[in-house]
Amino acid sequence: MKNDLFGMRYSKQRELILQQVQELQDHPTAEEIYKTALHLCPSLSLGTVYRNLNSLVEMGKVRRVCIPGQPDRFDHTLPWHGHLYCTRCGRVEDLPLDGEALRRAVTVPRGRISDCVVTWIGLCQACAGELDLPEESAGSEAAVF
Amino acid sequence: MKNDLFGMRYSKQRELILQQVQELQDHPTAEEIYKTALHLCPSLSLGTVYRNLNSLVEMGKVRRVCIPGQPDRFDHTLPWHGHLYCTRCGRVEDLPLDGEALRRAVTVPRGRISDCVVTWIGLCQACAGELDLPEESAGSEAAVF
DNA sequence: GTCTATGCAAAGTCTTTGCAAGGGC
DNA sequence: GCCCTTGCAAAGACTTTGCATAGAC
Repeated sequence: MKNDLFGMRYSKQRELILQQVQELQDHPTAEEIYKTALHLCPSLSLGTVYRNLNSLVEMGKVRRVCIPGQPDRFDHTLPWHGHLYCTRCGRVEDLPLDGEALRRAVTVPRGRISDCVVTWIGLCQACAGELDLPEESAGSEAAVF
Repeated sequence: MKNDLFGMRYSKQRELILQQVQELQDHPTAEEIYKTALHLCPSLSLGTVYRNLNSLVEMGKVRRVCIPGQPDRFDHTLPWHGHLYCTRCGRVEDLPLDGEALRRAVTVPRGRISDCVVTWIGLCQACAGELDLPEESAGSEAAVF
């Protein structure tokens, strides 16, 4: 008998899915998690992956990353951070974030906030380099920010 | 002949859709925009609403607000701000945001960033009030933030 | 033995797309 | 008149759900 999983009944699938989210560093989608996990548990079904990811998000063990027009991604890095979505290569990178500064940027009673999602949209370092972009101009929209 | 719409050919539908996003203050979904606009243009189709919203977002005239597990919402408030998604009533509220502080919270060359999405998830003031929540504890998850 | 989780497949929700017809310039 | 935009309906992508079976406790 193994330990239970955060108060939920143990299952091989659940353990496997959590493990995949933790090992796949690049914010995998449910589909990607499914494909990788399938090697280790050939009977696994995609519905189970979705069900478990939802539970794990609800328990706060996994974070959901939502990019417009894309399937949700999942992220195990619990310490507070933001994301950079690269519009060129489509990758999602972790972005360290100064939580204290962020808290100062908004004026809401924070006891009422359970989570915060910060996503920057632009170019990752690799893509910016390939485009040979001058450091201080990435297009007119930059003005918004 | 009317002015063209941001370089795109004029159409009654496009103008109407933009107008709806601007008038509906509460971050309407495509469906909601469609339903309201239908009164003013009974021949309008939902596909056209989606097509135009996508164009307007691309031109930077409208902002897309993405909440996990929900249809996308649209927002005309262009000056920089964040959103608060209330998990109780489902409403999305604008949240003024100190852009300068936010910029200091992250360390990415900002010339490469074209947009930034900040979404707080928790309770709006009205719901927090109804739940009679002590100001400084909204549940264990608050610790993450 | 009881009750939750799984696998499978079907259904659901939101969004995009192809095509012929209509409308702006 | 040309070409972009629309309406319509079908298809597509992603996710959830119902139900019978399998597995945890």
